[in-house]
Amino acid sequence: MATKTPKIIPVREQIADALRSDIISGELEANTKLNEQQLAERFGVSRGPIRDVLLKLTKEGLLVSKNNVGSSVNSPLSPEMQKLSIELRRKIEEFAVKTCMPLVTDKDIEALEEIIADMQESFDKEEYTDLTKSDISFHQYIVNLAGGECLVNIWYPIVIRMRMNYQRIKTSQALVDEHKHILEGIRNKDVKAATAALKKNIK
Amino acid sequence: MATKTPKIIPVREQIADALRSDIISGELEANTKLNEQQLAERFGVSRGPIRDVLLKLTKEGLLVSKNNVGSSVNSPLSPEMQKLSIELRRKIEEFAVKTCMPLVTDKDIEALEEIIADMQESFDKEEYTDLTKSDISFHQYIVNLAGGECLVNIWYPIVIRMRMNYQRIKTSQALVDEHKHILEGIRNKDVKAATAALKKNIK
DNA sequence: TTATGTTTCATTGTTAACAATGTACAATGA
DNA sequence: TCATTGTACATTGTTAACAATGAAACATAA
Repeated sequence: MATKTPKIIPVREQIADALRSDIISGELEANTKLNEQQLAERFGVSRGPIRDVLLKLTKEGLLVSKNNVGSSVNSPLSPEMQKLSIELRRKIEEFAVKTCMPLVTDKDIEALEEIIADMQESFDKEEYTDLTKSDISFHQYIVNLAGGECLVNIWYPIVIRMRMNYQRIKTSQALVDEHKHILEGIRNKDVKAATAALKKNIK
Repeated sequence: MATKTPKIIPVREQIADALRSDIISGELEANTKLNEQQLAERFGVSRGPIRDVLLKLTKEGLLVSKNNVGSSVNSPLSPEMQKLSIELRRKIEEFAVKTCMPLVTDKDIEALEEIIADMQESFDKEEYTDLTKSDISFHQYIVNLAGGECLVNIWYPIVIRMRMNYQRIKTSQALVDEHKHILEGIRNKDVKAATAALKKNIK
């Protein structure tokens, strides 16, 4: 197989991704009401799939839904909640790094390297929403490796919600480097180093 | 108002509750495939609302869904994941107890007392699924008080998933008493006592 | 026998029409 | 003037029909 097979992404996931980007980027401000009909027209589908996506994002904490009223963009976390989230995230990801160590294959290393390459590219191009996406992907890859869908399910709502607060924080090259360090730790099967790098990154 | 106004519960929540009960009680075993059409007939609605519920329970981690294939009951957590979940739950609920202390009103105390009364009743009647529900309600009430929907969103998938493992564990009067102790700590605004009781209860 | 292709059917995904609900605003009466 | 009731509209909730997909059974050829 010479050509790289493109990944097939279901329609509903693409829509969810687009909306997540809009929210994380700050394009959709807190309390913005989302109209099902309008979204359906925007993405060229009917209201059915849109409702599915809204339900999903609500469960992730990005949206708030009221019965018979609709969904709107959630507010950023309070400072206390943000602090708690950081602690929870660290606990989960430290577990993940520790657990995935014996499972990591060369293919995984490669995949992580590629994500970091994307991250670097997004940073260079100053596309910060994409950078955030790569950031999340990197961590998700590790979490998924360690605990599968099941752990991702717990982890994701914490992370995605935290990201709402980072909208306008300037990102630096240090952020990309931090991930390189984490990967280095994993590559060398050095739990201590990886965990240390992780701690630095999650804040 | 002399008569107590009954709480209105949306159809979809009732269906979700019923399915959650079926799963937690063990009536629906792991890997059981859920058929949308059958569920629709069972609850007397169309497939639309059923799909919503399945999506919700999937996000909660009770179900696993595959594209174009359907949803089935998830497996219990691995021992390592269970251990991690306990730690996460403790972190969240300790935060919740600490945070809610200055917010607790007499009405809240009353509500918690009623939940414990339900719990005791369920225990006496040996209705262990209802007991589990009351158990979750008690903790959820506190978590919600401290962090609102937003914290519940993070907390719930962890707890509900843990519960899948407790299916056949015999519950004792001690379980009910543990909750009474937590409430006592809250009533006395004694964070230390409440936290200690909480630690005992979450395991 | 095994691997590959085809057919059939059950099931999920999607759509568009319809029902129910909430919101905003005007009409009514004190 | 203000509170209350009624009405119209926009929006969400639900349904049933249709389209697309995947799984299993069967047939075919190496």
